[in-house]
Amino acid sequence: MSAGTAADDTRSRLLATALRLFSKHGVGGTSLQMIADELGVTKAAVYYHFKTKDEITEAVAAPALQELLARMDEAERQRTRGAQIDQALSGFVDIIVRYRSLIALFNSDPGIMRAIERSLDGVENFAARMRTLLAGPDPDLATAINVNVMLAGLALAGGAPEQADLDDETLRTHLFDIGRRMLGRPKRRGARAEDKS
Amino acid sequence: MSAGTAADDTRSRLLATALRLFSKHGVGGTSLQMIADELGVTKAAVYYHFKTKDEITEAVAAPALQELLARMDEAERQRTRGAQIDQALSGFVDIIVRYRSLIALFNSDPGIMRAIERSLDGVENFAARMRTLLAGPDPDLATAINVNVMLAGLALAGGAPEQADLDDETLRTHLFDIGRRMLGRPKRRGARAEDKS
DNA sequence: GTCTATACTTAGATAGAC
DNA sequence: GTCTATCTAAGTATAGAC
Repeated sequence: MSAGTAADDTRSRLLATALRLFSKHGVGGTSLQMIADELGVTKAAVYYHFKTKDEITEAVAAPALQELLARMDEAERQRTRGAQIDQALSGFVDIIVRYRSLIALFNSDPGIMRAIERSLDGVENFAARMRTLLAGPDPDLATAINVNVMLAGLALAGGAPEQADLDDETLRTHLFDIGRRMLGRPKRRGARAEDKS
Repeated sequence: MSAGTAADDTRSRLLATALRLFSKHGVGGTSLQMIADELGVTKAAVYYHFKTKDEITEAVAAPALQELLARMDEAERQRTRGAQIDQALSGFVDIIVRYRSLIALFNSDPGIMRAIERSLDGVENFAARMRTLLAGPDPDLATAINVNVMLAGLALAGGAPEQADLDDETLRTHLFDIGRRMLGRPKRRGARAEDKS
């Protein structure tokens, strides 16, 4: 698969460089020229690997989305609603915490989101699946809005600079507790989650 | 002040046009050329009224921010903590609901935020003041994160397309209730809010 | 004071040579 | 797989017409 061909190397170096520059200057503030200069190649060389700037953006974001997908699959395999909710929430929070620099980047420069939506069948699918996992198939209005606020709040606040210097475990714990509280589920301390609904 | 000079008219038409195009194509997807064409003038004419594209963006966003500022002032004038919190929260929710199309725009295209931050002494000040109003001067970590999640969640979800077809009053009620619940304050039904803390 | 004509710089993107 | 050259469009800027 990933034999160390020159292209593979350039491609991965390119993605690493792009992520670094994106984080420093934002996506909009990073030109292909900058990326090319940093790599010691020309813009055209960059274009050989990615047909458009959006493709680079997507490739940078892909790992987090893939992982979220896997976590949602896992949650859907749970047999009780309570376990589904816990799995979905903890998966969501885990991704937020682990990829928070990426999320911060996206939040600060979300022309990105549109690019991602176009490619990955839409982030909308992610959000819709997540909502169903957490609120069930036919939530009333209050529940639906509540879940939307929760998802948006956890993601945005998780990536926010105010929380940037918290260690992963602390942030994860707090976000998870907030999520459970918002879903009307009791705090759990260490033990396995119980079926509740 | 605002005598009907040609410039004033062009300026306000320009802002209206910009808002419309921004909403349709996003800020990044709207060029000065498009705005100029729509107005039947040249790019340079646009440039006469606003020295940069960011200035247009700021001017479009300004009313909402000004109003939020006023609401925070009002909240700070309240004598009890409980009344401060209620005022701040309801002011915040009101702005979100009334300007939700603007918020949706910003969320979908947040290169904007940086532009606004640069001009209006930073959105950071808004967020910091709001946090202090809602969480008090020296909140513990859990409270601080909780308020951050709430602010981010209400704002983002309020502007989200899922809630787009709710009428203002319904959305306001739900967001306000979610906010109060997250702050650990009892629901109030009709009556004036009581001092609680 | 308001706008047009024009031009400069940089960005994203493409074609074709090596 | 990478480079040179080139194109279009964006944002910015100025000189000058009215």
